[in-house]
Amino acid sequence: MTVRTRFAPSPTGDLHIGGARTALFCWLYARRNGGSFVLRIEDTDRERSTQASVATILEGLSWLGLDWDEGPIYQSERFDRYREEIRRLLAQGDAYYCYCSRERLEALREAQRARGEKPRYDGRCRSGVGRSERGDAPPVVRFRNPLSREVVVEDAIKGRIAFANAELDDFVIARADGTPTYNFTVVVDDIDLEISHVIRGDDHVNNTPRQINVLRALGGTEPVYAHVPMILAADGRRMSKREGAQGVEAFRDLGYLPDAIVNYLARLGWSHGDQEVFSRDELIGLFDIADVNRAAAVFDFEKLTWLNQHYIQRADAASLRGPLRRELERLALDPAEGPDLATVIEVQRDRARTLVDMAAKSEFAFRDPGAYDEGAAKKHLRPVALEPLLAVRERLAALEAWEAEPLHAAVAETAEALDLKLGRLAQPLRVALTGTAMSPSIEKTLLLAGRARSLARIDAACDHVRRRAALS
RNA sequence: GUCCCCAUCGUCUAGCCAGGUCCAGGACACCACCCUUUCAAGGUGGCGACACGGGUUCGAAUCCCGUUGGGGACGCCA
Repeated sequence: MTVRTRFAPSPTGDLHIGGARTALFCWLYARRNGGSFVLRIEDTDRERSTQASVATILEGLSWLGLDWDEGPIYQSERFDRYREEIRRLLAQGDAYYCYCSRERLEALREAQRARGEKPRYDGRCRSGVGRSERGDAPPVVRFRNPLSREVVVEDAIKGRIAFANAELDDFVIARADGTPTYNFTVVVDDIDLEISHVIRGDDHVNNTPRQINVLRALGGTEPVYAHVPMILAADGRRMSKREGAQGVEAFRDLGYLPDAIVNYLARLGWSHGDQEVFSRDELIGLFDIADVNRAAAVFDFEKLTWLNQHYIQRADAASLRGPLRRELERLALDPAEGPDLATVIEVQRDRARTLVDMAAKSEFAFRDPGAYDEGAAKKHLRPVALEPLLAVRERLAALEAWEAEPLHAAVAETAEALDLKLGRLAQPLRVALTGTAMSPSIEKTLLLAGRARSLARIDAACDHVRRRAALS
């Protein structure tokens, strides 16, 4: 069987992190089996679908590196096709016009809830009567769901799930304005696109028996269904906007790398023994939908961050350049006003957990620090630091090459000459250069700050110390 | 409320399908120590779970039933 999977988002928002995982699983399964990955945009709801959302979703998928083989196919461009199939079901007697008013349906549902029943359509128009109620208002079309027996779904992840048809009702497949609804278009499209594996979110499990019934009425072949569990927020509830990031572009803005997100998402609900880190090729080689967990998983930013750091440490410096430049610019820093970004990356990759973090920690290399960190200045820019600072400035100024080794030697020799422990010199120097007590090793800090800036900042720090001495 | 699903460390999970090798393994986080010019990175060690109750069995984290808890669905949204 040729494997054909599809990712079918509705363009009503961004590419949600849960949707991204579903897309990843669809993509991996198709790639693993030499099949095709189809992208379909479910925009039958003309009110809520937006072109901006489509763009965001496509960008998100591309950024993650999830390339699709076919599409995007827009459902909004297939209305004629759906109309054709609706007419067919009507002619076959598998669908019927319903003239019930919204008011009646609402009252019906309310009454059912009050009685402790599951709200569902009562089939009033099923036999073809009741037209008068709506007057001239156009009818909706409902699917004539079987009344007895059950529908069994052999889910590739969850196993066998049975639903009694008696629990299902006759749902609307075409709105009063003639546009088709989700539970119908999905089936027509999956048949037309010859989708072999329907991999989607857990929240669609209950739609599956309805869709299977429609599929049978349409004479289609049943695909394999695989329902991926939800991703929960830290509080155990569904991921929502309140939990912070939920769209993939938000993760990008937080400084996460696509590789880290893909790796994290894959491991969220899927595993391969004790392995935690997987390259894309490894994922493609090992992924199987049958190995996906049945239980929902809580999204853990800490672990994602750990993976992100892992990927930053190992990434090719060239590939980090663009993203880092973007983050520096977001801090209103001019990348041209500092060292080569490759140098920044090499120095900072072990200490940055995200690119945002890396940019923030490198600010001193592109811009003079503002005020000194109060605690750091108080502790290190004291009168006793003046002589060491002046001495090291002299040595640094005399250096021919502003490179890590001579820089380190200059600092070490100064400390030695003054009979100081290295820290006694390095810390005041660090505060002078960065305004804080935390930075890369002192020679790397000097390297990134550059000669002119370093010397000027040491001078400024000496002035600061003198002023402080004068005040006391 | 009704239907559907789920249940191993705080979190992600291995083990479960083919019961014994599991007084339950790995990872993140956390704690301690080591390294160290700061912060990191790295190294070593530690803390920490089979939801509960029955049953089947010589033996259950693993199979069955129930309870509890959690999630999802119940739209002329997708």
